[in-house]
Amino acid sequence: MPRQKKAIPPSVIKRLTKYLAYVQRLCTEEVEWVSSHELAETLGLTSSTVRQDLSHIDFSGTSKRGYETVGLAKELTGVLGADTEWRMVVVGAGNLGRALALHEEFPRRGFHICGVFDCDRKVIGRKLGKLRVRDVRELAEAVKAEKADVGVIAVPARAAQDVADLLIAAGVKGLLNLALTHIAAPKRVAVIDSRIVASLLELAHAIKFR
Amino acid sequence: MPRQKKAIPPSVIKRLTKYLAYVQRLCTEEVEWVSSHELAETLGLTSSTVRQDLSHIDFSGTSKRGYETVGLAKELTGVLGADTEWRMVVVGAGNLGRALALHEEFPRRGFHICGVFDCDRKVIGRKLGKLRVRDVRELAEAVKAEKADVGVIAVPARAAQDVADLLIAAGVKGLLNLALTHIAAPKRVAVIDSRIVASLLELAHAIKFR
DNA sequence: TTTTATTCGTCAAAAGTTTGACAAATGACC
DNA sequence: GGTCATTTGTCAAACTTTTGACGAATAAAA
Repeated sequence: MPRQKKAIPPSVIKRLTKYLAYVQRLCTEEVEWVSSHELAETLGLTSSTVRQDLSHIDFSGTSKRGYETVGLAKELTGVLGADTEWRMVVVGAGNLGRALALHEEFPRRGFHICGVFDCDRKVIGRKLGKLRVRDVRELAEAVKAEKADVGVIAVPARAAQDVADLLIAAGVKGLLNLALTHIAAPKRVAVIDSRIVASLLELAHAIKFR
Repeated sequence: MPRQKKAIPPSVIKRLTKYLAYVQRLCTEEVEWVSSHELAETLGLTSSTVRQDLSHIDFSGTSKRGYETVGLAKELTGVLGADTEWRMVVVGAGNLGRALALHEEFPRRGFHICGVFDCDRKVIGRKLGKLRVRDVRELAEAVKAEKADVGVIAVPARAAQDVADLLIAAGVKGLLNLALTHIAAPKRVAVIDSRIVASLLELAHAIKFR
């Protein structure tokens, strides 16, 4: 099992996703080198933060040149687990769940959706690309059969914790929470929030109290 | 124009969205009081953090009782700008853009989508609920006519900055970025990220290096 | 009415994050 | 080959965020 010498702080991990996106872009443009100053300028950071961040990973820059893009992209990919194929189940086949199931960017990056579940009989059975919406009562069985690692919570807030509990009991190792609610989970299960309504509230605050 | 005495730290704003979601739920359940301990327990925080956070807003608790739910919800609603009606345009009518346009939770919370735009002729003209997908070339005009405050970026990463520049030039005050890319914007325009793929990478890291 | 237990609000210490400064490395130029 | 300009890696200071501690307030019980 791979392991960092020392855990990378969460604030750093968030920025690593940005470095990866930008460096991958440079790679497609066949740019060979990138400096901490350029990364900082592009991403709205200080170059000091960039160097400090990259010092957490096992990849060195070169004086007078910067960081070699292909190598850096590869290392970031590894640290962010994007070199692994992940298997996900989505619970909730509303607008958002369906959008996720059909989105091509996920499989392209190694995040494969192997099941979509709902509790609404009007939705169960419906086709979504190659998948078919299944009854949430089949969830536990499916997670085990498909060896799913990740559960995506795309249901209304009031159902979110119940769905989380189901997914945890079924054995997923991580949850992506798209509901406005907080999700409680044991420490062994990682939970990451990507709550669009919460982001809109942050934005509304920022606009209102400028 | 309303204004805080002192800006509330970003870390606090993030948690205020969680308090609001939970307290609104308590309100519907007709619970009258909530303590910092209960909020902390429910949301995985310390009670000290909760009290510190709530000290930033203009609302006091009562010894031996806690915080009065209805009043707290009202105050949080105001601080988070959720008592205001916001007008949003969505750029990108792919799976994600369409899901947002049809999602009922946004208008219910005061976030009204008044336009959906794309550059793909196969998609332009298509109906989405009451809206019709329009040509992105009409964007600037539409933002002004509709007095839109917020632009939502739901296009692929490579197009995201161009879309952002268009929206900023058209006069929006804030951007919700759903693309994996970083968005550059002048300080007068607020940008909040809600990048699902980035969240999946964070999750993948957390699972891999447990 | 007094005591007791609980809860808030605030403070200051602890922990975590970001920044500026500078030595060491190295490529480019003379 | 030596000098110069640039860029990394690291350190410690500055800043931000979280936590634990405790006095003040107050509802409930004695």
